Amino acid sequence: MPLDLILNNLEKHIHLTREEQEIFTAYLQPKKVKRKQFLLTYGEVCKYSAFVTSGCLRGYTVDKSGIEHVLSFAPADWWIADMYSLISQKPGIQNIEALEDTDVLLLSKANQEKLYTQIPKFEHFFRILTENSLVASQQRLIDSLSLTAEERYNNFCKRYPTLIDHLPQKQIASYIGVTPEFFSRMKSVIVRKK
Amino acid sequence: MPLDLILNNLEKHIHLTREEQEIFTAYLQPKKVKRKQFLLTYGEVCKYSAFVTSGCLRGYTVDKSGIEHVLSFAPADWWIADMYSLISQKPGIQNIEALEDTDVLLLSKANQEKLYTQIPKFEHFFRILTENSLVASQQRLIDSLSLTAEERYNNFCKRYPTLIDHLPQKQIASYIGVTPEFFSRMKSVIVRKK
DNA sequence: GGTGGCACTTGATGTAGGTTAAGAAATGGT
DNA sequence: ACCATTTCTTAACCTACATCAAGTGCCACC
Repeated sequence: MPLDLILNNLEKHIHLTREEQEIFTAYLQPKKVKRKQFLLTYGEVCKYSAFVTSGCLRGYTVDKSGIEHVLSFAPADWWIADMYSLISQKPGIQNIEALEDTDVLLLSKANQEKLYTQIPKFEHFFRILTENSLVASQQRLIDSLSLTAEERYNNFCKRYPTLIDHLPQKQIASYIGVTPEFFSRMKSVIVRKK
Repeated sequence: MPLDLILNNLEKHIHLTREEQEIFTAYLQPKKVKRKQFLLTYGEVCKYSAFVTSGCLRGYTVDKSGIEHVLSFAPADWWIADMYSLISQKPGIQNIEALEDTDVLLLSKANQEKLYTQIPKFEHFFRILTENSLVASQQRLIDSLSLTAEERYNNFCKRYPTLIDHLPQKQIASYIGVTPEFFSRMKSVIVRKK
């Protein structure tokens, strides 16, 4: 049951009564996104936080020379949204695309805000979730400023071991911030070292 | 009165009663940090969120080859902390140093957590503050992945016009992610263009 | 009112990673 | 099971930025 997954996800930080669980789940909206389809596209206003119950999404931006930069992967049990757009309700900068057939549970911004007032524990939950994202984002910035591509790749392997052999390597290249060509070269150098 | 500054800062997102203001301000601890002195150093556990009432701080990390990377500037009316360490209560990765004589108000992690339960509005406030930091951090990551040094410099000028002529330029170089030498050259090229 | 240190500049040279191109391998839709 | 498309590899050349080095201007403080 996909609802178990999201309820367990919440339990990592807050405890809900049976009733509160029911209020919460009533706010959720299941959705399927087929491989290569989009949950959100550039320029659109982001109206939902999405929780992935199966499959995998990627959030990315496209720069002015057309190069894609992967900002996050969201496999099962992860939350994803274009935070800039969700907060400001202005046109967003991210595309969120399914890397494989994916099931999500959508929580609309309006419902999320209702939860904050109805059940303050949710404000607590999302504060913690946001804090953790902030730390991860800062760490990634530090890494991109101070590590080589190879070191960033090693970090990626350590942090997301399940994703590694699961993802087309151009997506990993984009996440660590190099071209697919350079990534390929780098990998063959790493292999030769061993 | 420095308390007015912080109370106004809160008013941007939440409204407090007179009593709540008093509870809050009783939790604060004023501190002076002289130029070149540290509010926090690498390896130390971060126990406070700091709000700057006058002067300016910088938060930075030092990589393994000894290069400093400025993560944030905190002029008056800004909050600063090593979020990684504050959240995890593990030894931190940032140095927070005064660029000039600076006055801060410290809010301990323990007091901050008391506020969350005593006055839930504070959970709301810090959730929003964290969300905004997250968006800023993500944007900076996107910029570092997709813009040239010159474009990042232009963004910096637009976003922090007051800091520009106020800060030693090697600090700006470090923030935008280039060496002081390259920054100097870049600036002279920009001037020549006009 | 020197002088020691720091911030800034300028030049020569080095390098991590990008670009372009072309072929080989893998994959997925029908 | 096949073809079309996408993904991966390899190679030659290019560029943004780093490194090293030497020199200039500027306070600050004894």
